[in-house]
Amino acid sequence: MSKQLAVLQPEACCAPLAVATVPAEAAADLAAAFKALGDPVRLQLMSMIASADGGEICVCDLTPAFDLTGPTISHHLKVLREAGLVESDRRGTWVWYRADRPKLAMLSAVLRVG
Amino acid sequence: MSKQLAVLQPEACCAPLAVATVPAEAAADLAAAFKALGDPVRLQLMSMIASADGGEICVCDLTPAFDLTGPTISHHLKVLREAGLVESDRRGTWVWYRADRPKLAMLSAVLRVG
DNA sequence: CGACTGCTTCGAAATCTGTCAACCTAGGGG
DNA sequence: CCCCTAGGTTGACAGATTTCGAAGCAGTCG
Repeated sequence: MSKQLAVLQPEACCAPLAVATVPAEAAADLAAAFKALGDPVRLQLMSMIASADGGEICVCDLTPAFDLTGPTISHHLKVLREAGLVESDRRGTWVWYRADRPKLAMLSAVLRVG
Repeated sequence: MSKQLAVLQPEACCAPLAVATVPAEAAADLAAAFKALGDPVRLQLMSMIASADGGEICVCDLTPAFDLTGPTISHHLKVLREAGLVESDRRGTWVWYRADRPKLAMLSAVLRVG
């Protein structure tokens, strides 16, 4: 849990954008992740999850932070889940979300410049 | 030009996603940038521009790399331009594009994790 | 068991996106 | 001066997205 140096990339990736052209197959995957972050609500959800105390946060703490209905938040969380950016986990009554750190690191690396 | 540590952010930004929750106003701006990258064609265009030799590339070198018509490429370039990710510059017959490195660096910083 | 709460899934309406064909503008050459 | 090429703009349309209300499933508590 403490050692996270070895970046296990589930998909093709990783030469920084500014160094080499992204191959078409990798582009599709990466674009899907960026697309998931391309909505203000999802970006905020992502940051709330990633910066949560203990690395996890309950949906019940996410929903009231927005002027949106439960189903809508649930939909956005699903998009993040399907993009591989977060993982969820039902624990009793509540569902907890946590960020996929390696995936975020990978995206950050792709955008890194000189 | 060599020292790029001080990130000059044109817009509000920059505490990494995983450190603090992104405020709503910043989220809108950042999400717009990620959204622009959230299309495979634009991501490839972006990487071709950012990794171009000499930091610049001619549209005439971009268009033939895709199975898309000129207007479509032009549209995608416009999206990147309006997101502040690239700048363009007509030079005689041809139009040249170059990446906004600080903006890319900012996005990378936002996604950076521990 | 039965009802209540939390979250997800389903179905539907309004809006946004990606793409092309057609047209327009800027610059270079006969 | 007229035309030709490189790109960008406009208009149109199929398909995707955002959002909601209603319904469904999973756990908890009386």
